[in-house]
Amino acid sequence: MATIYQVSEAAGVSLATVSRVMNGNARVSERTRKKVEDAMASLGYQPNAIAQSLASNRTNSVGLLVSELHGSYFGDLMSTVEQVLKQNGKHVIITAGHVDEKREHEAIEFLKSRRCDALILHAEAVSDEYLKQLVDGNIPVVVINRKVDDLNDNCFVVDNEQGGYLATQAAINAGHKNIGYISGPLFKKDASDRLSGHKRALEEAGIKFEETSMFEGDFHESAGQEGMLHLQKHYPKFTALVCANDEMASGAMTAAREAGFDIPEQLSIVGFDNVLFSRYLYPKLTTINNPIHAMGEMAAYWVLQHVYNIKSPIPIEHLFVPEVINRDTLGNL
Amino acid sequence: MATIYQVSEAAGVSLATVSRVMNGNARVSERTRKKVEDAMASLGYQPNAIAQSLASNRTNSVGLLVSELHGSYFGDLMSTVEQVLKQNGKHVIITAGHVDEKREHEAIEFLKSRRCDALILHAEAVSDEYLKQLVDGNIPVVVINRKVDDLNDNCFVVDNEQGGYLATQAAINAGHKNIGYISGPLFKKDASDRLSGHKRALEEAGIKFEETSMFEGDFHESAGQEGMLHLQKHYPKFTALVCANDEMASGAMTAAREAGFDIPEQLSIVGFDNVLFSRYLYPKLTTINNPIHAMGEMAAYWVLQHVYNIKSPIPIEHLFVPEVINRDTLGNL
DNA sequence: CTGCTCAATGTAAGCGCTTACAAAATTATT
DNA sequence: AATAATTTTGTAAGCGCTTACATTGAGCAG
Repeated sequence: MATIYQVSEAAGVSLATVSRVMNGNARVSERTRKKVEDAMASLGYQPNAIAQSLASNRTNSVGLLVSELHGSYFGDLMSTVEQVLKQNGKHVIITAGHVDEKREHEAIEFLKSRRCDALILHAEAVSDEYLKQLVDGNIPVVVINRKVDDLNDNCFVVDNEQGGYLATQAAINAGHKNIGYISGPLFKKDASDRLSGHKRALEEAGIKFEETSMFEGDFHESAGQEGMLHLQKHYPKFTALVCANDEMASGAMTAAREAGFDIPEQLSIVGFDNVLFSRYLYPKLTTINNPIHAMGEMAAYWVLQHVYNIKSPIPIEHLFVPEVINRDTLGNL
Repeated sequence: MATIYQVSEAAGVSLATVSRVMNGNARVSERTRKKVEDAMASLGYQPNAIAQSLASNRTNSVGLLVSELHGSYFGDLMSTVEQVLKQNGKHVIITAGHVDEKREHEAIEFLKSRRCDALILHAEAVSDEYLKQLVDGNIPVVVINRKVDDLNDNCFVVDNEQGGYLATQAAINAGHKNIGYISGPLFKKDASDRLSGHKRALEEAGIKFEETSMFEGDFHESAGQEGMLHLQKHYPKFTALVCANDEMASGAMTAAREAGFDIPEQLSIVGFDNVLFSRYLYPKLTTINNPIHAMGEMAAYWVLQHVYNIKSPIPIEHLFVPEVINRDTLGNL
């Protein structure tokens, strides 16, 4: 594999000159530029990014931590971030934390050890404390979908409380009074925020929240099925079901169908996230849009602006507002 | 950020000794190891992977090229590959080629420039010629889901022809004689192979293949809808529909429902790939299993064995057999 | 006590680049 | 034509590690 040295020899110039034409940041006469480019081409020269990084202390790559590499939600996030950064000549190094403190920690340390120029984190398991330390460290960090006190400028979040509110309000507006709720794991901030919103909507409508109307799931599909079973048993009067994410809504739909409910005639369902497959479900899922796309984009632009001095084409905002996506699973009572 | 030099100073030993305890590949006395480890801990030392790579010519990272970062199929692939490699202390650098020759090429060059120790490619757009060159180059390469002549030892593929055969055979076995087919873009080998299998099954059953029974789509959901419309118009007698992937099957199901067909009573549908969401669809999709998980795993093990001399726990195989996943969209006629 | 062996450690030369600074070549000014 | 100003190119010192080779020192046989 050809090195810069061989190129310089072939072109009859010094290393520095070759480096200059590669980086295009210093003046080089047309004639020598041509010579160097020819030499590069004929040698099939490909700069060694590792060596470049070591020497320049710049890797041109941004670390991205997601919880999982699969699933619509993260697919969307990864795609978006990659697209924006790649357009600007930056690269993304993706790692998964699997919602496990140790593994998230390791993944972040890995990204740091690779000397990423910045980190975009969808971190669910590490502590706020750790994130604060990170931000105070020497590498720019932004956090997606998690609000950390004192770190507002580095966080990009959707208003989950408002989202939960909107979901339940939509059901109430459709005439429902007995509304079941399948929550995410409540130790997660987003899950508990969504639940708070649900309660606020109930309260505002003068409906009392009953403990039996709620089931705490884990955001996975199977929890939707379990939640459905739980509600049938402990809160049989429900006519609408709000789920804290679309996966659980899908599970609940399956279980509901198996239990003989017509959706939405006999049971209305509202999801949360608006992941891609929510529109493939039958009936198409009414849900709350979680602007993960917009957040990923924003995070990427933040990095471009703060780290690479590339001005963001859109103003940087940190709080995103959810909205109801009306489809076919919410019926009027 | 502490360097190895500072650690060596703090521990009162030489650089080389610190390096040795880091890598654990040479003998170091217990006493000095302890001193060094203490120094590392107190300095919060974190080795610079970039410098390590440059010096050792080993990055401990494997490049993975996928077509897209979203979608169940690639999510599954990325997850699997990452899991196997991470278990063995290796890292994955993921890039997307977007099924575009130029972008795939660039993505691969990026991985090479990062000096990945090996490449796992789901490359759809670059030429066979280019792949051959790559394999002949100085970096180990494996190709997933694409068979390149003379590169059998580096390819991991599912028998697409057989899969197409099985899908159509399943429909025939259920009594169908007029079977529509929505194909993938035929310039792609997997799409044309699946179609060949379809034709073989028809022939074997003595059914003549009619041009109007087929629609060439692009593997996206919308093509399923278009295909459905096309068939209703040009091949209205069809009672079963075989789709070259699950996305198109999903689109076809939506369109069929809108057109008033009951599935599977009035129209049977068979998909291909068995992606995660195929079981969330309603009715649950009967499909052909595309063992992408197994292929990703195998590719990762191949790399471990050939590049890192870590013995694969399972024998390396290159051809994977598809199988029918019976669910609810194929009905007997 | 001498000389030898072998384990433990140190020395120093890179890995392939970038970049401050110095030197040379070119152009402008008088 | 001589000098100054400016552009172009070269020199060499790192970036933070690994590793071949050299050195040191301890343990032991004679």
